[in-house]
Amino acid sequence: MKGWSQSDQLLARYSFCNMAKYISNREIVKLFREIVAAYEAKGENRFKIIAYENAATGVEHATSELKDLWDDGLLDTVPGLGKTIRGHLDELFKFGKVRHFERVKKALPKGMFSLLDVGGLGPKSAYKLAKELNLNNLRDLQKAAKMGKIRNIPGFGPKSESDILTAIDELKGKSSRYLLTEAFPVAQRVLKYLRGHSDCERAEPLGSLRRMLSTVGDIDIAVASKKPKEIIAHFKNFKEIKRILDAGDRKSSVLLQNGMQVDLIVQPTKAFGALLVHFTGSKAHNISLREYAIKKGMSVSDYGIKVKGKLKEFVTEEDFYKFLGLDYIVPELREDSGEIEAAYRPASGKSNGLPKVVNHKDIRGDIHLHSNYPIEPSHDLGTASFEQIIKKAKELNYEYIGFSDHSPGYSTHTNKQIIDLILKRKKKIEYLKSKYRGFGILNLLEIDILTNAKLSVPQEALKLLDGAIAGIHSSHRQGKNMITKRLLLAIDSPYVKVISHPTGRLLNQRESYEADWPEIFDA
DNA sequence: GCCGTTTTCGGCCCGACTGTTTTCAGTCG
Ligand SMILES: Nc1nc2c(ncn2[C@H]2C[C@H](O)[C@@H](COP(=O)(O)OP(=O)(O)OP(=O)(O)O)O2)c(=O)[nH]1
Ligand SMILES: [Mg+2]
Ligand SMILES: [Mg+2]
Ligand SMILES: [Zn+2]
Repeated sequence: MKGWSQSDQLLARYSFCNMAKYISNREIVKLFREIVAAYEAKGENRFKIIAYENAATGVEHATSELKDLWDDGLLDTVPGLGKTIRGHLDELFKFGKVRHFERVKKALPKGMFSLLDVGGLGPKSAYKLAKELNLNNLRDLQKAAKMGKIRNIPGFGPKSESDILTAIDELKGKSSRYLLTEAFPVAQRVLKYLRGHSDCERAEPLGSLRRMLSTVGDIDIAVASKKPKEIIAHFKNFKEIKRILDAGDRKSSVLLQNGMQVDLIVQPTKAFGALLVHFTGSKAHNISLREYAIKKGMSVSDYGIKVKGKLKEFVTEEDFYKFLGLDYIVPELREDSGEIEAAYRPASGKSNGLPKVVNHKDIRGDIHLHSNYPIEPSHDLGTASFEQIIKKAKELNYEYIGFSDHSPGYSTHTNKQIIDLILKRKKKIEYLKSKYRGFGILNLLEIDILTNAKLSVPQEALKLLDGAIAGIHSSHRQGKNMITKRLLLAIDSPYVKVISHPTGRLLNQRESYEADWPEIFDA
């Protein structure tokens, strides 16, 4: 403990029970956002608040657990974490607590933080309500609203009181983020509806949906029209709407019956380019773009680009970026991860060069395919037959596919049964290989790396395959060492050619597990 | 509190919508 102050030592002893606990990025993001709220409530310097918000965003986007980065002395590779905040994290990982954060939060009613989940309630309102009415949680807030106590607080009235009650009710049916594949068909329905209006010239899905993030918080749509008010009025009549959150002359937000939020902005075609950029985001990309423009003496907004107070409008995104001296940036890259620097094109000469993104035509095959072949798998039998999959693959212009059904349930089959099933399946696949000569077909199988690190299929059966794909489908929470060991043992098998879903993440359901990736890649 | 290919100091995006506030703060995108 050399070099630690006495209070550090006391704190270390005090929080000893917390030390073994792994503090995840998710928890750190939550902590930073609480500091943001606390600082906002007490009127702290706004740029300091933004710094904490940026730190939270940086951690949210980090591809490694901060704890691991901290172990390796790499915290400074995460954007938004400067000297001060890294110091706080140091304390957090050593002692499980940050004294400065504790002090900041202690000065405020602790009930205020849970109120922030209510739509429309920000830090200022949450603070005021929690303090004036002694609220500890959402239930307290609901009770106070029902008793008509909120309308008497300065700054609130009958409308905001009933809005709070509605918003609390809506918390239940709401999930925080949706899978891209869940949101996509909903967006298509809204788009179809909007395009049905005669004044709608274009309707485009934007935001995280257009950037193709794996999960989206809401559905953002822009419409090009000369008559924004008419479009907004039409939008408000969409039959799937549960409640209109707000609606002005050019913008509206609604809540659908399924709990999803849809945000709409309308703007004439002649200025649609700037709106496309703005509403595609990301927020961080927009801010970076605007700061870059400021340095060039320009001001960017969703209306266009102002030069010396005069607004220049753009029909297309290409022209918008070009005017700023940038190459076109595809939506998938607009995450403020260096794309603006990469797109920068000096007056004469070439840009630094944006990375090329993978397009559909670049995908030559797929080797992770679960068919409906009756192999009696432990889980997730597919829905399409071998032949249906081949047909689809050919439609997609694939050159090859690999059938990788899950292996027969390990606990429900003997070794002999497993071998027989795989032999029978092999014969069927061999037949297909000869039938579809010239099209690559691989006889693969997705096997389980069992809890004890053994494989779910015996060697005699693995021999019959063109290769095995091994994945962890159970005991995801064993810890970094054991997970690493399981993966390394699987890789050791000469029959295992691929490790599937290597982080075990299930979007919106299960966090990734940690493993010693450098060691695994070495193997 | 963070950050840097004109800066290690002095900047930090910009605008819409709402309720209750007589002139705008809070929240959100
Ligand atoms: N300039 C600027 N643009 C913003 C801001 N907030 C949001 N936007 C823009 C960029 C966003 O991608 C777009 C849509 O906002 P959303 O809150 O729906 O974010 P986004 O769709 O990116 O992510 P999401 O999956 O919905 O959480 O609006 C902001 O504070 N400033
Ligand atoms: Mg969105
Ligand atoms: Mg949105
Ligand atoms: Zn799997």
